[in-house]
Amino acid sequence: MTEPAAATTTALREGDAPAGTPHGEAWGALARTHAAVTQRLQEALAQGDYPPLPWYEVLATVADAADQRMRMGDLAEVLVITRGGLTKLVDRLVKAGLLERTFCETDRRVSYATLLPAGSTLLAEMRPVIVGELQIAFSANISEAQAELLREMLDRVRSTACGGIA
Amino acid sequence: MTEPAAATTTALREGDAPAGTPHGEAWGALARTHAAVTQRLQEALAQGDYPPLPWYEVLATVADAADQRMRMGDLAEVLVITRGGLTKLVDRLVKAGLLERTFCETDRRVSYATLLPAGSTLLAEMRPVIVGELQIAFSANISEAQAELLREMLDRVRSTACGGIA
DNA sequence: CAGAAATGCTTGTAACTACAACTATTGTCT
DNA sequence: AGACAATAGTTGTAGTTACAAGCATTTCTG
Repeated sequence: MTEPAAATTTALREGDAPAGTPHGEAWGALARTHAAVTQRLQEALAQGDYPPLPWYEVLATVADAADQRMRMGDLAEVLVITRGGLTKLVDRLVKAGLLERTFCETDRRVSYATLLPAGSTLLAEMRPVIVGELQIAFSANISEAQAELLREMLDRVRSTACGGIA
Repeated sequence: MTEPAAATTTALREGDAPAGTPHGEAWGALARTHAAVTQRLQEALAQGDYPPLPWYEVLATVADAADQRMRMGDLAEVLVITRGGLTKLVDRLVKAGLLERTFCETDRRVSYATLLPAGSTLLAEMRPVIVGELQIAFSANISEAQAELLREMLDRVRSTACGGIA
């Protein structure tokens, strides 16, 4: 609708803002790199007959939490997925015997995802696979200092992106 | 996503030690930032009654290509999605009148996703929404020079992630 | 202390995605 | 040529995700 802005033949290379501005290019690189690394991690896990990446993320996050348990809502927020999605994801891990649901005494609305020994064991097996792939992807290309800088810049971007939330 | 990087000195017990390496943290930040920004972009599009983000990515990519058309395989590779997934994604855009399938004379296996005027028009409407959100997320936090550095680091990581099964 | 609003989580439904198997066309080797 | 392998895309099926509605519990207000 609106106006043509078409100039389909002339504006081939200039009207494409995301590909033109430095920030747009940075976002494109971020998206593609995320997809590529994720794909690689999933391949590595599948090759070792391990569960998919989201399982690892849940296990690793819960394992790092105090008492190795987390409220469902907090977990969903950290993983940046919806609560409904997390409910079903945790369902699968519970069914697999890796997590259990526990409940809060003082507030009976909240439920925790709590790590079970089997989950801890599996995590210990999966972590080297993930860490190894990340070593290949990152260490070969950027120094530790650069990695810190990278993390710092990304966290700043995220802080604003989450502006409406955090 | 790995860990929120809180406990800096956690004993390695039972093998379930948190991966507190700089590279691991960089990956965690990358994953969370990607998820957060993606979520924000999708919200912005939904609020304006625009199609979902993958549609935008297809349209923007094809619009940047020569003759505003791309081979299906190349498009899938750039977008880092499977070919089967792309077939169905393009199906939807074709059904919406935004793209059309065209074919190669010299190699009748290949088919192109070709931009239609309606797709170009819609892209012109969606782009400001995306660019605006990216401005908010990036410009407010990092300079253009930093954005270039960010992109450069990410591209290096991706080059390895895509390349060798080293 | 009701009754309304807010919070925390789960479920129903629909849409999207990946994986594997399949068709069709092209390239290669003898 | 003729057979075999490789490439390009599509389709069938199953699993996963998001969105919106729903239930249970807690908090706020008059």
